Order: sequence, then structure tokens, then C-alpha cells
Amino acid sequence: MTESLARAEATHAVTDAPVAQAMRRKEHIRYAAEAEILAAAETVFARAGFSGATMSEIADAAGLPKANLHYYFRTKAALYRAVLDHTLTLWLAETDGIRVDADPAEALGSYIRAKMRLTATHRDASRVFANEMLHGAPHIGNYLRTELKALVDEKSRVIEHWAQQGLMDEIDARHLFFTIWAATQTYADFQPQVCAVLGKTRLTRAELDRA
Amino acid sequence: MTESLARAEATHAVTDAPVAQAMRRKEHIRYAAEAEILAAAETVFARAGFSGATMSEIADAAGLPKANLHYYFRTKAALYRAVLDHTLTLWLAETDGIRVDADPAEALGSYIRAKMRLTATHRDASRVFANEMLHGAPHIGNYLRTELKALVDEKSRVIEHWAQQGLMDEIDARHLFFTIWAATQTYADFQPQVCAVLGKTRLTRAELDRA
DNA sequence: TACAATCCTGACCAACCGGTCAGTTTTGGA
DNA sequence: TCCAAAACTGACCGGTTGGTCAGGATTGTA
Repeated sequence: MTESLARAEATHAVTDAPVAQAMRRKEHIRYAAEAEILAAAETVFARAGFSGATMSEIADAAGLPKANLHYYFRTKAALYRAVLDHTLTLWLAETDGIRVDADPAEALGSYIRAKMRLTATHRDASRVFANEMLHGAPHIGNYLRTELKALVDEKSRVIEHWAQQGLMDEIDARHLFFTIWAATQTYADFQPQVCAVLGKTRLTRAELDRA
Repeated sequence: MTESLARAEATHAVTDAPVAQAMRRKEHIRYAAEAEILAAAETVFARAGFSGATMSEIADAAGLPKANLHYYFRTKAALYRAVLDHTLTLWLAETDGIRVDADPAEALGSYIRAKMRLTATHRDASRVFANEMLHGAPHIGNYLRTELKALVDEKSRVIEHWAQQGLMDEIDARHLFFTIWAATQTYADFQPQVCAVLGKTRLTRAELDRA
């Protein structure tokens, strides 16, 4: 998890360095393969969960022999963690707009909209993450308690700052975050069932009003 | 599933009949054993999901040899379905207060409160159910599409009736139900993580206001 | 072209899991 | 007390799964 974060950073940050050049020539196969495996794994893990998914199934979905998966990701748990890591990296990037100099309603509304869009677009990723939390985050517990906590605390301070300046109602900021996450997650995760009984596909945007 | 519902009805309804008497004498062992197994299974399924849970694990949790589980529940899937059935029976019983002659705000508030209490008390059951829906309800799909749909439709008609009489805002009734379920579920399911980052245990009751 | 390094894969294995079964023990009514 | 039904159990089995490994194929560079 930590490795892949560091590597991703290196990839995007220093695209002009000779290191990146060498990487592009020598490791492009690895990156392409990893991306395809991650996509396949995301789908399978979303449908069957960690225990329910099998490496053979993921391999088939990726169109690769099973042994090839173990070449890029040593264990099933490592592959699973990589999927979660990829998802969290995307989600955490969306909090950029929450700054002290921004307008509270706009920034939060924008974040919620972005999060909902992201959750709707990457439904599989959302499902994998929800499933992980549902079972007590046994695979990324430490990550949640350190990096994620720091980021949530930081953004919470911003919100509390807004509240103190009278720009918005005084609420439990961290609580708000989890409500947002829960609401967006729930909409995406339970949508199949909701639609099955409702017969519609439309998503209500009433949730946005709360921000 | 259908059997157990019918049996549960018979158990609670006709406690004075000789049938019940015979049952109490001859089948009390079965009921006690089933109850213990169901409780153990609920815990294990909540932690590991359907695929992640093993019959040996459940057997150990129940303090019984594995073969004994298969004596009462033929397959793992049957045991899993029994757990879900038990949970749903409890939840659906709470909708009794939603009648045309009741006060909307009071009835709905009461239901939400009851549902939250139930979800908080039986957190494992809630987790198992949420997990089942998360993966597309592969084990109780038919049940959801028949019995549950009928009940939700019935209660939805009550809510629409309220709305037509101007007793409450006009909203999508079925949508409301899923929002309530999702919200209460989410609070229970994600509570461990929420608390891990928040450091508190208190639950906000702000959700109640929406009803 | 030579030659490492990386990539790829079929075949294989030990561990585990759900489920079976034959046989024993317990139960409760007559 | 007797005995049939119900409850219980250790030992076992076929199938699956995550993971390994030796060796072959590709790649990119000097």
C-alpha cells in the first residue's frame, strides 16, 4: 500500500526525469498489466467480497493465467489492498476544494457532488470499500487510523473554522463527513435493491440540501 | 425460510393447543439448539460474510461439533438463510405502527426510533443483512421481490394516503423507506469506523428530524 | 547479435472446506 | 422398564483454493 502510493506519486510528479523515461521504457508492461489486473480484481471483489472472490476468477476476468497474477501481486491480500489503496487515493483527492478561503456551501456541495459522481461512476470500487468497512476494515485498519484520520481531522478543522465565523451552522464536522460518506455510499451500494423494488433508476438529489 | 416463518407463526400464535404442548415436550431440544446455532452463526457471518465464514468456526462458536450443525441445518446456505429470515421477521414486525389512522410524524418517528434501536441492539444481524444486500441479495433475492415488496408497497400506500390528506409532505414513500433503512443500517454498520476516528460513542439523533 | 532482466505459464501441491455417514447416546412416551 | 425416534459425533472424502516452481518466451539495451 505504502509502496504503491510512493510509486504513484513518483509516476505523476517527475515525468520529465530520466528515471521516468527509463521507467516508461522498462516498466510499461508492468504498469499496463497491474492496471488490467486491478480493474478485474475490483469487479470480482465487488461482487463476491474478499473471501468469496478467487484468484482464478480474477485471472479469467483479466484474461491472464492465474500464475501471472501472483507474479505481480504476491498474495490475494496484497492484490485486495492494492485495490483499496487505488480507491482511497481517488477519494481523498476530492477533498482538495475544502479550504478555509472557500465558500462553505459551495465547497461542501461541490465535494458531495464530486463524491457522488465518483461513487456512481466507480460503483465497484465503492462496493469493495463498503464491504471492507462493514467487516471492521481488517485489511486496511491501520491505514484508516493514521493517514485517513489525519486528513479528516484537517478538513474538520476547516469546517469548524467556518462555523466559528458564522458562515454555517455549528455541527460536528467529523460527523458530517461520515454522514456524507454513508449517504453517498449507501446510495451506490443499495441502488440495485432500491431500483428492484421501485422500478425506477432516478436518484434523488435531496441529500445535497443538507450541506 | 418459508417453513421457519410458518413455524414461528404457529409457535407464537397457538401456544395453548395440544400441538404446541407436544412440541414443547418433544422438540424443545431442537429449538434450543437451533437458537444457539443461529446466534453463533449470526456473529460469525457478520464478521466474515457468507464465504468467509466456515462451518467449523460457527460450530466452535456454538460449542458444538461441526456435524451437529449439519444435523439442524443441512447446508451452509440454509443456515445463512435462516439467520437472514430471523432478522427480517424482527424488522418487519416493527412496521405495525404505520397505519392510516395513525399520526404520520409520530408513527414514522416511532418506526425509525424502533428500527434504530433494533439495529443498534442486534448489530451483527444488521451487518449480515447489509452484507447480503451489498452483494445483490443472491440468497434472499426472491424473498425480497415477493414478501418484502408486498409489505413495502402496503406501507407506501399508507404514506401516500397521508400525503394526499395534507398530513405530511408529498414524497416518494418507497424511497423514504430505503433512506430510513440505509441511514439506520449505515449508522450501525459504520459505527466502529466512525468511533475509531471520532473517539466518541454518542449517536446523533438528527436523522429523526427528516421524518 | 548477444545476453541479462523481466515477463509469462502449465503443472503441481498442501491445506482447507462443505458435506456425508455409520454408528452411538439420549430422550420421552407407553 | 422398554424401545423407537431424535439427537449427537468422529472419522472420512471429493473438490476447491491460494500459492509455488522450474523452465520457457520476450523485451530492451550495449
